[in-house]
Amino acid sequence: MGKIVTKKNLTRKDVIIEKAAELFKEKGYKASGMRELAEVLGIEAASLYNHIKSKSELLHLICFEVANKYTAVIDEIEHKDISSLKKVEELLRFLINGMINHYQQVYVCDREWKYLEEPYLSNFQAQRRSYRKRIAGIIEQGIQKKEIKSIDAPTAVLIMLHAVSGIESWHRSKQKITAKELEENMISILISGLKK
Amino acid sequence: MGKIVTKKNLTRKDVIIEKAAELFKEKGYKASGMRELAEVLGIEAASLYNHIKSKSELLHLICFEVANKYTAVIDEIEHKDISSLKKVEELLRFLINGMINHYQQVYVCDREWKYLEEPYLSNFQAQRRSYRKRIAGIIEQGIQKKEIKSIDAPTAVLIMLHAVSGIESWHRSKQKITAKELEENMISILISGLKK
DNA sequence: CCTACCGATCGGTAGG
DNA sequence: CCTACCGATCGGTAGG
Repeated sequence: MGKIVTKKNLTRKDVIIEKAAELFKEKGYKASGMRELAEVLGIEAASLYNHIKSKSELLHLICFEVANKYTAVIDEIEHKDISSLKKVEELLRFLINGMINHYQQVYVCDREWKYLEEPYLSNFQAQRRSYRKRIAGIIEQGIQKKEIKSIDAPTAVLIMLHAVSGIESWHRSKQKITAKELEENMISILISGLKK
Repeated sequence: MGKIVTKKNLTRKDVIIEKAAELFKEKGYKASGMRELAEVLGIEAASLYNHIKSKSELLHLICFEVANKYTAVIDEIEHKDISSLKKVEELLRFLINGMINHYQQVYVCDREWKYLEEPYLSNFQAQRRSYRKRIAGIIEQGIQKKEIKSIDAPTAVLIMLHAVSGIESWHRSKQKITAKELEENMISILISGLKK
């Protein structure tokens, strides 16, 4: 996942973005102050502006890193030579692991994108809409091929995507099952919910 | 659903709370201004304080009306003489219809509760934790009675609750299936995901 | 990366 | 329910 995953070669700006994602996730974008972010980094608020243009730039950097990665993955999965149900399963596994490993960024992207400024807001919404339509398309193919039961595809997409974002509760829980167990449980429930 | 459902006999305060829920849902609690809320109501910001104590009071009135209703429903369902799977289905149908019909309040309760002030915040979190545990309890009973397949109950709860909150996307969508179709589709996917 | 500071906006109060 | 106004805090800039 590029910059998200590697811990080396992080520029100062990368570290700021990372800490911003943690802060935005915890308190929400609007409730997060630049002075607070600066404090986490051990500098004065004014110093942040030597690395970034604005608070809002931080938000769009976070949102688009996630959105672009997710678009790339759906590109890849669409062209695989496997059944539609398998495609849905692969996508789900990617989404689940994305939420497990990079939940701050993904959570911010999911919940705080509405504070994006134009033209980023419109771009983001368009990308999101297209992303959901492509997933619905895979499900519809699965229905035609009788791999998936006859359901409303957009509703299935809504369930899948929101269920995955619920992994945030897993992170917060005291007695955690392992990440692998979480993945398998979610796949078991969601995939058998779609099967014929 | 008490005050939420009836359109008559609304006090001025009830109207303020209703409009606050719409505003908080649309823009988020922190990004919603009291001047903005006043404008929707056609009054000056200062006049709001003749009916309410603070912005934060609005939030906790919204959150606890939902939370109390939901606790009452789980009370009721727990004591019914039906199978565990049927209990889960009834609960799901209630949650789905709650989100369809009162989505502003439910959405605010779901997403903005973290801005509650003490002692409301702690109370709310405790109520929420207990609520989830009770649902997990029903699922575990279902597993023991072999009505539900062997899965991690808290994970199933997480999927159900978050899937339901995704109904917000349905509200926003252009070409909506009917509310009844949405309900049946969600039940079909989620309940067959739990069955043996 | 810091000190010093700005204009705007916030929730809320006094007093009528 | 209004006018007038408050202290606090916000994102961000100037200048070094």
